[in-house]
Amino acid sequence: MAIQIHDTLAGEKVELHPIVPGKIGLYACGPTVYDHAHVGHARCYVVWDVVVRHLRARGLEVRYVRNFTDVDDKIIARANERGEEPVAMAARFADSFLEDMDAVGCLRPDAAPRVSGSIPGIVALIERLVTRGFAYAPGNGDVYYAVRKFPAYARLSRRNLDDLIAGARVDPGESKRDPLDFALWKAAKPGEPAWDSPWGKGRPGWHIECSAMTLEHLGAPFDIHTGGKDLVFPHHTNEIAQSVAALSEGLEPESFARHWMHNNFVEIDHQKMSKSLGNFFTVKDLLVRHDGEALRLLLMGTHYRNPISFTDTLLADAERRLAYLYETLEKGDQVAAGGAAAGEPAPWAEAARAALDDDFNTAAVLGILADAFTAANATADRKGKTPPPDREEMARFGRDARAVGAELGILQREPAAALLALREKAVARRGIDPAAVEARIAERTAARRAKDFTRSDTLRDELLAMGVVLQDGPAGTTWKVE
RNA sequence: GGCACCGUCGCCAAGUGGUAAGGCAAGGGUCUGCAAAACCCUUAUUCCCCGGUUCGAAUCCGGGCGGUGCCUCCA
Repeated sequence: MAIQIHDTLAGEKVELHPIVPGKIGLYACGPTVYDHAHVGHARCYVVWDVVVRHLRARGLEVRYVRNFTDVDDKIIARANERGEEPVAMAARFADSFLEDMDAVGCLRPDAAPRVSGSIPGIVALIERLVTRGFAYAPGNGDVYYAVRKFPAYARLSRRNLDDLIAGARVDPGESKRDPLDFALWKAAKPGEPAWDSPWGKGRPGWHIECSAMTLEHLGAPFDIHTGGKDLVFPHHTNEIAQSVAALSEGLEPESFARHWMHNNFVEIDHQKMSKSLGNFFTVKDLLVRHDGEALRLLLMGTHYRNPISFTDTLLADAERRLAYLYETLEKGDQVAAGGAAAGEPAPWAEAARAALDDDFNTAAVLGILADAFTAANATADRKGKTPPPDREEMARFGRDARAVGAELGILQREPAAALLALREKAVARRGIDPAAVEARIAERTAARRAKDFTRSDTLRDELLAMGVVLQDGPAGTTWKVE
């Protein structure tokens, strides 16, 4: 096994060596749930899902933890606007998030801790940081982390402290000793969720929750910590500072998370898609008109460390491409006719796995898949000819395609069901009445039997004008929406 | 301003030293009553520009130009 991952901490691709042989602990920074998930969230969790799936396929026992940040300034602000209780509102958006991630084919994590359920661990961690001299409580109910006590502070983000000072912010009411310091615990303000602590009622600052939840659910050190690249600074930088200061005498960042992986953004008009810019599509809105698996396919078309420009064209392409993949699978199944798939995986399937070994190069895998599917179609086209297609070869293709698909989280549905689902979305999108389509097809079939090709072509043109494309085959006429 | 990243065919995109995958689009063909789908063939002597290193560079180095991200809201 030689799996390579791009490690932000090392600044280069490194070989993945599990800390405990055969096992991987992976923590994905989860969403702050104050709104529905958008396409950018879908991208990053699809990426981590492929990581988990592939590592498991390689025989590693992966423990996958993904948190929900459900206590946070933005959540409180949004809940107050809506007159809702913050933690309850966050719980609703967390449910919504899970629905959306299911729809784009993501496996549920093994543990999904929430800040609101992790307060004792957070308080204990802060106490330890205070005891060890890395944190201080100025007496106003806040607790801050003293950044300058941690020499390796900016290693992950490759900056120097003096550059950071320019951007450092001190909010009114804060009592930081140094502008770089950040809050571990915030004194309660009226109307905010609050918990008891040695420093009075309050709530965790942003960053400390992830340290507490990783330590509780994975322990330290663990193998891989992931997140969007916008989290490198300050979130992950601070997480390392907190966790390492609490844990390690040597103060080495590796004593917390061994490796850090960061995904690039989904962009709209060459700008990062984000809630704050307001240029986002929610996954929910998209799924009304489009297939979740198609969205997943789109997201895997670019390597995770490169940006993706999200466009309607790209989504339409992905939808057509997904239909092609399932049509091929369906044809392959028909040709294989229940034949058994024996023997080793085909070379292309091994090549696909090797591409995933190389920092999860999903775009390369899709290229490999394209060749295999073209070849499968060519073989299937020999149906009824001499020599006929090799049934066993087609059975192997079906098996390998589904196995590689399983690592990507695609192609796991019954082809006929998937194609019908895709058509239903398209029908809804274009306001087509399937019954009317079927009626015209019946009329056209009658015309064709009567050799009235003028009539049959007129009917076909009318359907085409509605976006319905007909395919005449030996078993009758089928249709799809272009 | 500081620190990163990116610039490959009309569009999307893989490729980090060994002589440019793949998809879409386009053109030609096979099949078909005609189509559609599928398949076959064609389409970048060249990788933003200029230098350098090397037997050899899209890949490494230096300098431009263009774009993006982060610099305490962010996946």
